[in-house]
Amino acid sequence: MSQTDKNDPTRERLLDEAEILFAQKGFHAVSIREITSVAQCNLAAVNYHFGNKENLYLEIFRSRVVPRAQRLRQTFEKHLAAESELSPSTVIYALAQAFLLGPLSDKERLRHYQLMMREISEPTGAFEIVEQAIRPLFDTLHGHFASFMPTPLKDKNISLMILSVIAQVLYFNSARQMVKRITGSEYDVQFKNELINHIVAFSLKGLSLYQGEKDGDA
Amino acid sequence: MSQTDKNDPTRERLLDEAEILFAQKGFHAVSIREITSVAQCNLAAVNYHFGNKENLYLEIFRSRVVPRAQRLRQTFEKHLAAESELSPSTVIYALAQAFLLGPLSDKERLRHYQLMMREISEPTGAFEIVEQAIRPLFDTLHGHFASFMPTPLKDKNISLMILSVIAQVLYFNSARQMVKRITGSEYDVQFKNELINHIVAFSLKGLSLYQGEKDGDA
DNA sequence: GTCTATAGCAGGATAGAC
DNA sequence: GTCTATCCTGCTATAGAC
Repeated sequence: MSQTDKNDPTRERLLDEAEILFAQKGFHAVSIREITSVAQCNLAAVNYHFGNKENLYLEIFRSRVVPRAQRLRQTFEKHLAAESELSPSTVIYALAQAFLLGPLSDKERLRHYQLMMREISEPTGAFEIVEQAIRPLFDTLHGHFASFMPTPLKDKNISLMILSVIAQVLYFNSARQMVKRITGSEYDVQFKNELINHIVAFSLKGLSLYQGEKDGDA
Repeated sequence: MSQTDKNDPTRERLLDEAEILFAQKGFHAVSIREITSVAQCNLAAVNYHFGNKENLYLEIFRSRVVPRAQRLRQTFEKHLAAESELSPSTVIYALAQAFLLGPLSDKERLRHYQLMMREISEPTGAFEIVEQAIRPLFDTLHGHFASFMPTPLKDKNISLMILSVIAQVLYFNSARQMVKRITGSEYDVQFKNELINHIVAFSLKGLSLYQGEKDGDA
């Protein structure tokens, strides 16, 4: 924390480029040679700065993914604080705003969810770090939803609801090629806004969205 | 097709064991040496039977994943045919039944979704095969939902709804460790049934599930 | 802190005996 | 169709000069 920022620019470049490559291809498909080549530094730099390849991978989660998750959470809570009264609708909307439009650039967001998805669907040593990063946001959401729902509702039901929302956010970010094929849309600004509206609406009302309602936004 | 079944038992064993390993660890994290060791055959067997490692990977999708997807689709349509009248509820339920309880064993289902998830979130040469396997089911679903929804609804909205359902099915299957951590439940029979009920209910009504309704099944 | 050089090893693939 | 032996490439990691 004391000298990790702008000092040691090669160290930072290694973290940056390695993150992109790991997010795109996964840990095993990326070699130290490829990383140092893209980062335009020497082959030995990874071992000098991080000891070994795995440690570089873990350091990416510690120094990049976790802080980003914290920023996302802060954005979410700021959006919530701006609401006059809280409802499932406002919470979901604040969540989608923070997750899908939030404080990250498009590329940064893509990397972030790709890395999270990797650890979630195939846990390695970084899984613990990912869980620790997600947990606070999850607890916040749990608290909100619990206050909206009838009290006899089990905690587990609320947890599953939150997971269903998260499933969509992660899927629509990491399954881009499949989503493109199925919908025929490119991931441009307009389509991303359609996605946000969809996730919010579907999470609130599911398939009944356009049934028995006359005020759909379609 | 003529002599691929019980003939050449080592070829079959290679496909079986390689599929398990690829599903668990991904293409690059698995070596030919590991595969042939587990399949208890010679190191050269992979190259003899499949030419190279990548071809073995593709052959797993062609000869295992695609037929399985077809079986899932047939089960889904059989469930649907047993219904007297179709509604979003019956279609979703038939889908969840086929996908989560259907004709596959637990291990086979886990492998199946892990492999699908891999290609969907990080497409390689097998992506085309996966898409070709998914497309018919997708079109069937699209047709059903289109008939339920008001006609001015865009095709894209219907596609997004289907993707939201699929997102949950894939996520709850491939993110098991995270789901365990969050819910505190093991993936036993009871919890799987809870998951099916949840996915059906959430996909139908989203978070409004327990709101403004007195007949929730919680 | 950066580089070169290289050790040491694991991987994919092939040749050729059986 | 199966096996052994081997080639060769590419990898991680380290030693040591600068």
